[in-house]
Amino acid sequence: MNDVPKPAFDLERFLPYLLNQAAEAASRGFQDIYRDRHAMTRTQWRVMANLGKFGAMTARDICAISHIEKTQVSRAVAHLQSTGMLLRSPSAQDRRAEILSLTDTGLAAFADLGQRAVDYDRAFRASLGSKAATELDAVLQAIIAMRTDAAAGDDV
Amino acid sequence: MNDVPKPAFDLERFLPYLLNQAAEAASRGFQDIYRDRHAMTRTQWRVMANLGKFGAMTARDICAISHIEKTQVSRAVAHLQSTGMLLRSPSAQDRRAEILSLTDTGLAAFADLGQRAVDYDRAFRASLGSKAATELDAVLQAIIAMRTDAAAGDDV
DNA sequence: GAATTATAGTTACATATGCAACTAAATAAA
DNA sequence: TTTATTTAGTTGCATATGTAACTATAATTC
Repeated sequence: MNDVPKPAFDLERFLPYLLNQAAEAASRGFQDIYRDRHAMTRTQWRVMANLGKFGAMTARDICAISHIEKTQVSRAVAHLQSTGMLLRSPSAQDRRAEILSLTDTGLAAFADLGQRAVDYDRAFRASLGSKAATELDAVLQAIIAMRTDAAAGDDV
Repeated sequence: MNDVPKPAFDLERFLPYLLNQAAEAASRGFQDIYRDRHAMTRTQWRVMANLGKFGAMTARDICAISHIEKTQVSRAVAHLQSTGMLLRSPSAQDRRAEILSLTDTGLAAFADLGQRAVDYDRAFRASLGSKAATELDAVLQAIIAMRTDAAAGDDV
């Protein structure tokens, strides 16, 4: 009666699932590095990476740049401060805000992890093949851009 | 003195980060669906998806197929049972194990979500372009296979 | 400039997660 | 058999996360 094939759902072909599995696989190895060497979580590492790259800024700026939620940033900052990697100093313009920066210890950790991240990424891309890696970059950017579109306005 | 360029680390070009951002973006929309329509978490949805696709099996089988940790499977199963979507029955061969299956309610939820997942995936691929989507499949499979290789032996 | 509204950041609570320790049953070894 | 070792699954604990509520300050409106 009904010849139209009804496509069965298959988790193994569901892109959100595949993306999650791949992301987890890709992250796992590097996660071991920042966890074992500097006792950091992923959010802490990301906050550090942004401060390391862009220099001192407020928590709000980190939220805008990284898309990490302010609660997570707040806790990551508190932890990085407690381990002596981050310094808070009052903002002259806004007494609610604080300027966040990496201490010498934090900068050293960032230098260490930054270099390892570059190595890790290079090896990762090599194992995929440079052409595939380049294509992957483009598609991932497109996917991430969808998110940005949907939530239009929350970006810088 | 030193002409060799030392590549600076840039989070925005770090594949594990990009994969995570993309995975989160891709998952977000569908997450809303299973959460709002059936009050389920991602792990519960995945357990259901495997039972829906492969039929009744033990928690151990689900772990092997899905790579979800046994703790998470245990808790997801308990929750699905408590909401009447899943049935446990003793295994004849092994009194430690239980055969898990979806109830009519569970099957109905799976039918609903499975169809919506197919639609979601189709729309997602369409917005990427079918060629890019196909390439993406291949690369993601390759990345996931790395994980499998590294943890060689934990698979079926 | 007083009252309202918006913003920076923190805290509380409820839930989710990973890991290790545990229970019970099955298998292997002795 | 009796003992030792695996295995299926659960639970406890410590930590992580999301959402909403909260505090303090800034900006806006009247």
